[in-house]
Amino acid sequence: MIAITLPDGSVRQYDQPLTVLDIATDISEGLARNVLSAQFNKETVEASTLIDRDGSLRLFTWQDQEGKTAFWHSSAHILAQSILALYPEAKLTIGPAIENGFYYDVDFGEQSFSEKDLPALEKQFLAFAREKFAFTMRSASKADALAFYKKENNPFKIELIENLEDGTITFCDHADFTDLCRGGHIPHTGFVKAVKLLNVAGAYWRGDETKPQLTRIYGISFPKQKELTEYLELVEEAKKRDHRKLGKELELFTFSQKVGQGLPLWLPKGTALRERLENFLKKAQKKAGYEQVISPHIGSIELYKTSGHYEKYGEDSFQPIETPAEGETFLLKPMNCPHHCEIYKARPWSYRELPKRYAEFGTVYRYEQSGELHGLTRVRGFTQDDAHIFCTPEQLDDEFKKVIDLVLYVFGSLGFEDFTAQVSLRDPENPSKYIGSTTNWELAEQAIVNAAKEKELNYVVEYGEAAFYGPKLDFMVKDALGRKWQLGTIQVDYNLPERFDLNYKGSDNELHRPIMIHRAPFGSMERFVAILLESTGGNFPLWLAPDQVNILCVSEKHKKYAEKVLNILENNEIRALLDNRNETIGKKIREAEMSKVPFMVIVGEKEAAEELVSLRKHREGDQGSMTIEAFAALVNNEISKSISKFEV
RNA sequence: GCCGAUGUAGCUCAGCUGGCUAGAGCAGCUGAUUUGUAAUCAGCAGGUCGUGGGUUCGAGUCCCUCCAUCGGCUCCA
Repeated sequence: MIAITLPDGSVRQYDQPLTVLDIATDISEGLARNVLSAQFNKETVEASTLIDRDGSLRLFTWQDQEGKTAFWHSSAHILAQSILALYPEAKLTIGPAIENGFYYDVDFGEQSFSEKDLPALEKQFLAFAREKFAFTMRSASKADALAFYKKENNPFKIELIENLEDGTITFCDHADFTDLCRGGHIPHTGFVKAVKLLNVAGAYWRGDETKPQLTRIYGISFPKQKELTEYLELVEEAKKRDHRKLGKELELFTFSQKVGQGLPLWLPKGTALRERLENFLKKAQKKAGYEQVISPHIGSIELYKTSGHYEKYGEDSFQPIETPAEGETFLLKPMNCPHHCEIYKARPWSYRELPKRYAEFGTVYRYEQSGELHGLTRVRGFTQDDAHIFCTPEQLDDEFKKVIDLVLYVFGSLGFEDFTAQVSLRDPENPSKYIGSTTNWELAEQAIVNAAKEKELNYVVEYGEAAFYGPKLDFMVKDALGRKWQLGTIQVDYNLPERFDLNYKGSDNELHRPIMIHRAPFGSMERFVAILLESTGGNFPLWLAPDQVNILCVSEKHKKYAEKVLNILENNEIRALLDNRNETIGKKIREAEMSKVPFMVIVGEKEAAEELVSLRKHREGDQGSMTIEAFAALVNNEISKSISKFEV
């Protein structure tokens, strides 16, 4: 007797071993038709896997992430099969399922593969899929596996197998195609009804820049053509929220080849927006006990030698600036921390005076490889909403938690709900990448994890994501196309206080080393504005909107009254525009709608006679008429509703 | 930096396999119109086709260099 427990707790008894698919059929025919993969006792199994003992079983369909993973993983097999059919000389490497779709990394040798070649590959893919080839797993000895790929002359697979243990090696076959594979497939290729091979990209073997570069083919597949069409439409929609496109349309920022790549130019509207964000944060920081400081854009090379940044980045960065006569050497400021250390050092401190919290909207310059630049999210010159807190060990936990509160306040005020907190720790395999003592690293990591737990953050731990001088708590947000970006960051640092020989006098009359917290709730103004643009689609919260009201005159006859309205709104500190051009009201409305201004106020004959305004809301249409004062009150009321006060 | 793609007017895009003075819409300017909830009409002006070189009788179109941008990889203090 075999007892199978299902997720709802029910138990089914069978008197002989049977496959996952048999069990699904026993539950319902419909489920059996849709089951893609399964988990038996927490292990991934296939629909064809024979179950011969008691255990708990979960069945996955397209509705489950696990089902999608099996679907896309299997699609990668079909892609590999298609590649070999069309390019017999190609060497396959790895091809996993990803968050949206799958890819396969291939070595095409001397041959170059480009996007033009995708349609033919897609056609072959669908032809194979339609054949309903069953996926079957089989074990192989290490020797047999190696022999197979030696015959295929595939060094990549050989390298993979050499790192596997004999007895754990499995292959997956479908049709006459075979691939080294851990498992997790759909029953047969026929489930894949639609596929789109999206793009080709270069990718290094094993993610290592020093190893050969392979061709990566990305694709996505679906059980129904309609789902593919919908997915592609969704992607098209998302592209409309691209901050580079919106930034141009809304006249927020621009780039110039002459100024240089990765060096954004902020236009007046963008500058005003950014200043609004800065003032918002300054206000909250003042309340939280921060003091503003200012430091120069260059610093002596000695400053960065002391901090360790020169040793780490000097060679691969913007090169030093030399003075002509005296032979002095300066570096463009790549971060503000060393300057703030020197500010702290300007006088001695008592423990009674700590923590000191120095804040600066500090513009920094970093050499980023040309291929990494990306709109406002990855640039070579940017402004951090930086601050450094110098505190005693006893104050660390509390200060760290206060910073988390500030970051959450900032995110909350701007409507970012969809973020992940990420605890970024050292890469255990690569200790030489980091500086500072193990003890201090452990203390710092502990402080971060404690604070994250205590603040009940829903966090993930990522190894190898720490800064070279300390661990971080990063706040990650996705852009319109689902790419992850780090916005806010909080870092605990025992290292710089050591290097700069910072101290304070303790209650015991001895000198002690303070601990430093680096933090930036926005991260950088550039990246934050970019992500804000993508998440709002350019429809900013009212308090941030470049223009809050656009006054539209029905005709030039009503100009005088419109000016009066403008004046009253301005007296109420509302950012208003007046459109008194010689154009039809329809055109003015259309343009105002496209410019995403939250409120439109229409003034004509009727309004002028009765001292009223007609309100139209962006994307919502006509809202009827009211007095100017009532409208001003309405706007100010909405503003105060949309921005909460920071409570310390 | 690496792999692949793209670059035509301020913006969005036509321009087939190389063939007369490179087109359109929007924006701009001029004029008419004075308008009621998503585009009033007419006219004008605007481009050394990213850059430099080459092939050719002839290059926006083909080849090479460089620059910039886009999708990835690597990197991200």
